[in-house]
Amino acid sequence: MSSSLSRVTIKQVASEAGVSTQTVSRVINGRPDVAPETRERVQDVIQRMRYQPSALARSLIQQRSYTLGVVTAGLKHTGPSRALNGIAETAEQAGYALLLKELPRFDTEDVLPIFNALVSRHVDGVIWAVPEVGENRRPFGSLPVQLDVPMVFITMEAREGLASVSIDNYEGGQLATRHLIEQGYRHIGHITGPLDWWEARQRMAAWRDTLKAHGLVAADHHWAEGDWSSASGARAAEQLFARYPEMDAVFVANDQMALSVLGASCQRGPRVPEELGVVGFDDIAESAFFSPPLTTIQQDQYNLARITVQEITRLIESQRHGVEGFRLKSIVLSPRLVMRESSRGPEDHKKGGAPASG
Amino acid sequence: MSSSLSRVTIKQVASEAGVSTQTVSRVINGRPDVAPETRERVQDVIQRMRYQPSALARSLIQQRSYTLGVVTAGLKHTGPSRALNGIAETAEQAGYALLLKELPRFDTEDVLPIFNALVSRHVDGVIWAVPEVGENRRPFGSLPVQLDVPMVFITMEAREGLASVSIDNYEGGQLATRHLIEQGYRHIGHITGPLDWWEARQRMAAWRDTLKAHGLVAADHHWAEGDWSSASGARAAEQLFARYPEMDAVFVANDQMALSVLGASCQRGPRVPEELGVVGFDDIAESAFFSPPLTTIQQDQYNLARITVQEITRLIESQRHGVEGFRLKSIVLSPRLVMRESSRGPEDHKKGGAPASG
DNA sequence: CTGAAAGCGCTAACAC
DNA sequence: GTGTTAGCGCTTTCAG
Repeated sequence: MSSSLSRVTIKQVASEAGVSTQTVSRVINGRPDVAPETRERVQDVIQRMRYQPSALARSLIQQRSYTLGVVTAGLKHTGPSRALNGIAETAEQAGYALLLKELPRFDTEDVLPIFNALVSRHVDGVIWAVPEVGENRRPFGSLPVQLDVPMVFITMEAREGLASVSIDNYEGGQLATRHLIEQGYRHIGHITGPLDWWEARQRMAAWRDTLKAHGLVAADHHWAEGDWSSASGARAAEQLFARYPEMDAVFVANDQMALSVLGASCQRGPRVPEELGVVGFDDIAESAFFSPPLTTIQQDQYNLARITVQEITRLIESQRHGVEGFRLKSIVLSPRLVMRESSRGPEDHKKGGAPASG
Repeated sequence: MSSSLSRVTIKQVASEAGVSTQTVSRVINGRPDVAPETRERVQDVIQRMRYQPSALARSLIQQRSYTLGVVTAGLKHTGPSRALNGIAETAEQAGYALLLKELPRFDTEDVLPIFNALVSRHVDGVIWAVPEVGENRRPFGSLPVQLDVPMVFITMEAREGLASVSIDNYEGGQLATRHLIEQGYRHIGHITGPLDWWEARQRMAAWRDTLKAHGLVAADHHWAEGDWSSASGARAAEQLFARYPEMDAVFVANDQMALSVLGASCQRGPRVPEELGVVGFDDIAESAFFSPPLTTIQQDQYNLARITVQEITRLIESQRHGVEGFRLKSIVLSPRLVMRESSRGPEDHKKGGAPASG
């Protein structure tokens, strides 16, 4: 193992090729003002010595790193990892490298160290891909984080002065609830996500509002709180069955929790969808293969990621060009309903309609 | 918005505090040789100006970035995202930032650009967290990638001269197959992963060998190939039911595919586990809530990530201290069986045993 | 205890 | 076309 700990520098290349470092710099940057034969000679040396320019040195002098900071939390969860997936692919295409930081908990409020770690590495922009939980957006209100690095948030309530890209969870909740109503269900319960999550609260509010708008009841014993896990879904379902016996459908705030509701139906409990309509949220890969296949609300995390990267690059360019008046937009994307077997209710049977396949 | 595009430099702090940059440097690095009152004055200025040292400049001069390059592929899949999750957490604790690159495809062989992007940013080490698929390890054999950056691979066949940390997929396949045999099943089929994946081949080889070692048959029409997706699992299951009617159990190479085998049983098809024993692989979060709950092989991706980071830091230190003789180890971890309902076979009933819960 | 000088690897701005 | 000078923000070395 040849431990050539030191990297090949532009200086070495220059002296080997018998030119100045300037000329080498011109060659590696594809500048036109180099004599063809000089260029060729330099390129030969570069190849031979396996010279690789230092992005670090470049970043330092150009005040630009072509690196984006990405902050996530709970990467093992579906949402965050799908979002990161999209960000990684899109950023790559846009010519950016990614500096990744993971928060220890979703509701971490002590974000300054994280932020500084990114800023000290001269990231050109930051994507804050942590869902809004508890008070974890507070640090961005005014005080602590104040550095002038372009920043875009994913998944949060729109706020003046902060750029964000979110999926409309309220609309998703409406879609789900309205769909169950249209399918002929009349006693619709709800299993929520953890209510310190903004997304969970949005979905729940939509459930409540939609029922009321249709003259149906959304009482306090018609919902139960889960924590996104299948286990919590099973517990919540049991609670609901006990306190809301008339329940003939349930809107579950994510697919993993919905799975346990279906699971119950397969062996014991009410049959889905005849006795119990079920709609989930997320459209995870497995949902189409649950028994019965799960109707759910699809979030296009990939598109969300794409738009986020687009926004951050836009902000970066604006800042570079000294544009002062750019607006910090809050972009909101619409989810869509994917109908499968689990919500094929009385109304649908009457009409003899067949479910669409996702 | 105050567009202070330029960052606060050590020079500015120095002049503001009326000392040399040297002294400021000593303060921020916690060196002892600074007069208490000087230190305090400097620290005040640092706070007031919100000075943040540039990690970039430091990396340049110290020839060390405290940054690890991580290469992944298919982040939307369970395995890769769980591994990344573990790497992120462990690296953070070890004081490293992460530079993330995602390959466009699992079997990408053109890895030099990726590698160079990392090296040019002076990463101290690289974790290659891409599963071994097709010939995607070829570039590391000898030629293209030759730079002296410590590197650890995840999930691959042990190779001389490369450091790796893997889970023993062959052992996992043995555990699964042997378990089904012990449960009294005698006609055990197999749904494989895509066979250009090393892991899939390992699991399959173990299935075949274990059956033979027990005097059972592993014929060519006793297995079918999937692509890890639930949809492919459903297709493979149908094929197997058709060509291997006596089949009374099946070892499925991952949980997502196993899900569709269970799904079939819930509504139509053989009942699990009475008529068909099923064992999966991975132990995804949902498995315990399938109907019936799925027996599966658990890979401790988190531990794997932990050990990987440990190895890479070990290599980095060795290289720094000029240790030449360090061995590049191939570390192999054992998976474990998590028994649930789906494999509670004839033998188990005879003994009246209850399944353990995962 | 503190400061001055040199330089990490590169590029911008100017000479020639 | 090409080289020289300066400097990005910091630390190392060596004076004092």
